[in-house]
This record gives sequence, C-alpha cells and structure tokens, in this order.
Amino acid sequence: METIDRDDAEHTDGRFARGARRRSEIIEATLAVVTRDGAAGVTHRTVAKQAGITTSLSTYYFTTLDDLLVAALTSVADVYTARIRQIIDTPGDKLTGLAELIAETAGVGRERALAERELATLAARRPALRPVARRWRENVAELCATLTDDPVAVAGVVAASDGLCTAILLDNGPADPGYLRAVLHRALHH
Amino acid sequence: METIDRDDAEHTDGRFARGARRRSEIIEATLAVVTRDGAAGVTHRTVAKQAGITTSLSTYYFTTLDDLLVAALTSVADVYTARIRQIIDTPGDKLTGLAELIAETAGVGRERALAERELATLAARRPALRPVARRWRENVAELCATLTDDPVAVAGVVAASDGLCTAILLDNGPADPGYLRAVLHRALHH
DNA sequence: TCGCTAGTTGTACGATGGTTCTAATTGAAC
DNA sequence: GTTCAATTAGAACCATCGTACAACTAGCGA
Repeated sequence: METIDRDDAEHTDGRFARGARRRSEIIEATLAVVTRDGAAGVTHRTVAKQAGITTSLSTYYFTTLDDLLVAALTSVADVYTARIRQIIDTPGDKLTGLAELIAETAGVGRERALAERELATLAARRPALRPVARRWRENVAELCATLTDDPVAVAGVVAASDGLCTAILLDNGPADPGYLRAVLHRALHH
Repeated sequence: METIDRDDAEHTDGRFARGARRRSEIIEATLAVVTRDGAAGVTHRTVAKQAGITTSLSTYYFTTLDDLLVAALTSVADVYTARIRQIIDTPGDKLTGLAELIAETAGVGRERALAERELATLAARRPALRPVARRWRENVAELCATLTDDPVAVAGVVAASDGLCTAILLDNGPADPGYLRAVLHRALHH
C-alpha cells in the first residue's frame, strides 16, 4: 500500500514502486493463506505459491517468517482502524454503525475477522505486537467516548463488542445487526 | 483424571491405572508447551520431552497430533466448566465469583487462560471442537440466567465476560475484581 | 506357571520447512 | 553505454516433524 522508506513518491512505476507493490502482494497472499489454512499454514513456500512467486522472493522481502506475520497483522489491523474511524467521522447513529461492522463478521468479513483473530492470538506471545492488537479496542473506546462520559460504560461496550465478535465466529450463523445493537445499547445506557 | 473405558475402578495401580495417568501427564505436558511456545510449538517430540517420555509413547496415546490438541482443549475446558459450576452451586454473590474468576486471568491463571485462548482459536477451524470451545460461554450464560430473565442482558454479560478476559490478556496488568464486577453489574442490571 | 496384551523404547523413512547462497536479470543514475 | 544496486530465480543445506514399525518389558488373568 505505501512506498517503502526509500524515496518519496517520485516514481509511480519502476523498480522501487514494483518492490513496494510486491511487498503488499505478499502480505495479501499471507492473509489468504491464514484465511484458508490458519496461521499455522503460513510458510514461505505456501505464501510464495499463493502469490505466484518463488520462495526466495518471499524471504527477500521478509527475511524471517516472523517479519511476515507481523506485517500481515499490522496490515489487517489497519483496515479495521480505518473502518472504525470512518464510523466515528460519519454523522449518524454511531452505535448502529458499530453493530453493522460487528455483524459483518458473520458474512463477507468472516474470513478477515478469523484471520485477524488468529493473528491477534499470535500477538499475545510477542510484546512488540500488542500495541497493534490493542488498536481495535482503543478505537471502539474512542467511538464510545463520543456517546458517554461513564468510563465503566465505555469498558462495558468495548468488552461486549469483542465478545460479540467471538460469539459470531463460534456460532457460525448469521448475525442480526438489530440484536447486536440492542446488546450494545443496553451496555451503553443505564 | 479418569480411567479409560477399559474397566471400572478395579485397579488403583498397575497397568491400566498407569496408562490413564500417563495420558493425563501427556495432556498436562501439552498445555505446558502451549503455555511456553504457543500451539504452534506442540509436536509429539516437544510434548514428549516436556513429559520426560519418548516420542513414540506420545504417539501411542494420541495417534495423531490432532487427537492430542483436541484432548488438551477438552481438558482445559473441563477445568473452566468445573469452576463456573462451582460458582453457580455456591450460595452468595455469583457476580463477584465470576469477576474473581475473570480476574484470575491476570495472575496465576494467566498461562492457563492463554493456552485456552490459543486452543480455542484452533477450534474456529475445526467444527468438531466448536462445542467444546462454546462451553465456557454457555456456562456463563447459565450463571446469568439465575440472575435475570432478560435474554439481552444475558448476552451482554456473556460477551462482556469474554471481552474482559481478552482485555486482561492484552493489557498484561493486574486486574481489579471490583472493577470487573462493576462492569458486569452494569451489563446485567438496567 | 504361562499366554496375552498394555505399555514402552529406539530407530528410521519420507516429507516439509526456514534459511542461505549463487547466479541471472533489470531498471535507475550518470 | 556503463555501472551498480534492487530484484528475481533456482537450488541446496540442514533441521524438524509426523508417523510407522519391530522389538522388548511387565502386569493381568487363568
């Protein structure tokens, strides 16, 4: 997505730009592998095959497997961050927006959410990754802060959002945004 | 913990009893490995080394790695089930009991909770494991059902319990049972 | 005592994976 | 055009892993 630290948007194509594109292609392929086979299925070889490149090219861009997983987790967290920020910045019922975002977990967003969760579990063992994994919660908290002043209420909604996602992933059924909103609303207002 | 389906508590020692003991020793070793290196670190060899036995003995009791992981997840879920059931059956403030159980996640129970979470993530990709992974939520729901009739409130507390555990694991700091109880209490009562 | 089976060991085969290395190719700068 | 670093390909090394297998030990029932 972004250019590497090499130069500043001087070349839109060419060596450096292609390198940056490759990099994001590899991250995308990594997420596809995580989606299909889980984090355990991520190897330089499987990622390379998924991306249609050679194995050594994967190691060229991400020296160690860990580098690759960290980059993938960061990337997926960025997507969620953007979604939440969009809800915050959009006028209207923010709670409904949050409920719909959570409901997405059951549909199109299921695989992404699964990948995100799988990678977040990895984060528990890597202190360097914790801030990234925490971002989702902090963003939800920020959203809640626009709706109430009660810190306990904020904590409750953040925890409930997380738990609802888990429930949806485990139940594997369709999620009713209206119901989700009701639970969140109840957690928010006394 | 239990005897295998062979015979019924006829021998407290000897071949069969020792076999059952070995089995639970191996499961214990598996959880220790998950705690130390994560679920990805679980191999027949690492588990065997942790248990102080030979590799082939691990495969003797658990033919495939999957069998081993399933057994380990089931075992850890059993512990939590027992804890919750104890809270339900104990007279007194059940919400405080639940809050204290959650707070444990930050202390002595941290590694166990981490292992449980790691294994639960695995469950998302193995339908056969989902019922086991769901038990925790069902038990919390059962506990809540003794406190309220509102299904939305129950869903809120269950989700909040789960989310609070996640938060504690991520924040890696001490958890205040009183604060946890306040969040749960707020989720429960309107 | 003796056969049987659970428990146990050591070893090995085939496969996979992380990582490294070398050589080729290509685009950018001059 | 020449030079140089970024990029790509191909192969290989070495470790580990899942699993299988044959042999050996010892408790259990008769």
